[in-house]
Amino acid sequence: MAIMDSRSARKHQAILEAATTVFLNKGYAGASMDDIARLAAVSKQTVYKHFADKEKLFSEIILATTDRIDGMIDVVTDIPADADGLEENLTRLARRFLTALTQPQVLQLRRLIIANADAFPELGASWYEQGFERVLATLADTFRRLADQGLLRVDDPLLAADHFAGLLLWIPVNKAMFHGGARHTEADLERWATGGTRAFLAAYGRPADAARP
Amino acid sequence: MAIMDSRSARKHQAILEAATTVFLNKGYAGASMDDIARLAAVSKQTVYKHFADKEKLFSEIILATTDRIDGMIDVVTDIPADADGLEENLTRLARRFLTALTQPQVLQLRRLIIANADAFPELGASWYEQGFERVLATLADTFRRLADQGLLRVDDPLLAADHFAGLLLWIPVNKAMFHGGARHTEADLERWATGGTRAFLAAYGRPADAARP
DNA sequence: TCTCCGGAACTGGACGGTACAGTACCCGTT
DNA sequence: AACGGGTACTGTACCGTCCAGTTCCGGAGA
Repeated sequence: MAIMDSRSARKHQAILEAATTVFLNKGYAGASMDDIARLAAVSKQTVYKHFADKEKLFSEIILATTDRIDGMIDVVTDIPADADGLEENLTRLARRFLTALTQPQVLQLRRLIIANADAFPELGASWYEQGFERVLATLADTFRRLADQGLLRVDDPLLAADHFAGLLLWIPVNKAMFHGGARHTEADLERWATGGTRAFLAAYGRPADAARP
Repeated sequence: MAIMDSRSARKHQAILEAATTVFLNKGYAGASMDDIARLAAVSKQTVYKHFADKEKLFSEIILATTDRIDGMIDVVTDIPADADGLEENLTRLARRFLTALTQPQVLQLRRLIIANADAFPELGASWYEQGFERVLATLADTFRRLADQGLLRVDDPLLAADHFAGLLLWIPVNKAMFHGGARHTEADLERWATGGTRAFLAAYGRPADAARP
């Protein structure tokens, strides 16, 4: 991550950023190398100096995005082991999860990878493992910790993490996948967060917590 | 649904089928009208006699697939109101749900629609409503019925249906979306079906059923 | 019921126009 | 002089159209 200020490095960065936005907005097939060069304020030749061909450029960009997942990892790890505030804490986690995964950029990235999973199988697979499964594994660790402290009843922590994510995300993510650029309201997110967390605790919380008011 | 055997109708059908496979396998941009005509054993001119242009052909094909959802609707409706066999019945429903939605063709169709949701917004939206939401609404009705009979504790039937689907499908569908053509084993499906159903009943079942063994 | 015929539908190929990935060559700055 | 960067080009693919010739369908007549 050394910041090189050489002209070459600056152009390299500009190309990466331009390519990212163009690919996200137009898809792999729809993005032209001319578009990318134009947006990067760079000649096409320069693009080809830095990246062998379109496929290489695409791969590089997609794989670069897995770095940004680290923030999500932290969010998932930092759950206070506070018996009284468990529902509150999980709901906060759910809110962060939801807002993070319904960012337009994240959704566009998802669509981009899914759309080209046939053409770039190893790309989709590695993104799934390094992005998706990593977060779920971390969440599973957190749940195991909470279970050890008697706050949850969890046999299979990974399955519990899958269920937590599924309860929260299935509807909003699907809705966003099928609808072009439509965004959800704040109220919708709140409903999903509280509803999903409540259901999760009903299933995996201690019996006392599972009782409904 | 009248079966017209006129030559025109036969060609029409051949074009529809050829276009479906080509679009599913190559995506919208990757599919060429020449490919479609060749596979349909029809001249390109004939294709354009039947369909104004590529977009029209694409829309028609995608929308035609919503008909096939009717079978899924039936599956969701036919849940016996049998107190003792509730978990067994729901697990059977879960299995059918999972096998139906992990069919390669269904997954390819999902990818195709998602990939082109930007270019064809109304197409993705209407498919979501007529395919996705219709099934969930029916499932919600079923859950309401079961709740009225005292078999489930459900405040918001639609949310419960969303949660049922999310518990079951989030992981397998995502895995399939990101991995090109990989298929799941029978054992995986069984695990997801039983695990998801158990969690659902823990959250929404009667207290007696919610207790774990 | 069988034959034949007019016209609609289809064929195959070619083509204009366009878009785009990748390359060859030239220029200006240092 | 050397080299990073830009312009202009090549070759290809594909959408949509056109045309001249052929095939098929359905109905009229024997």
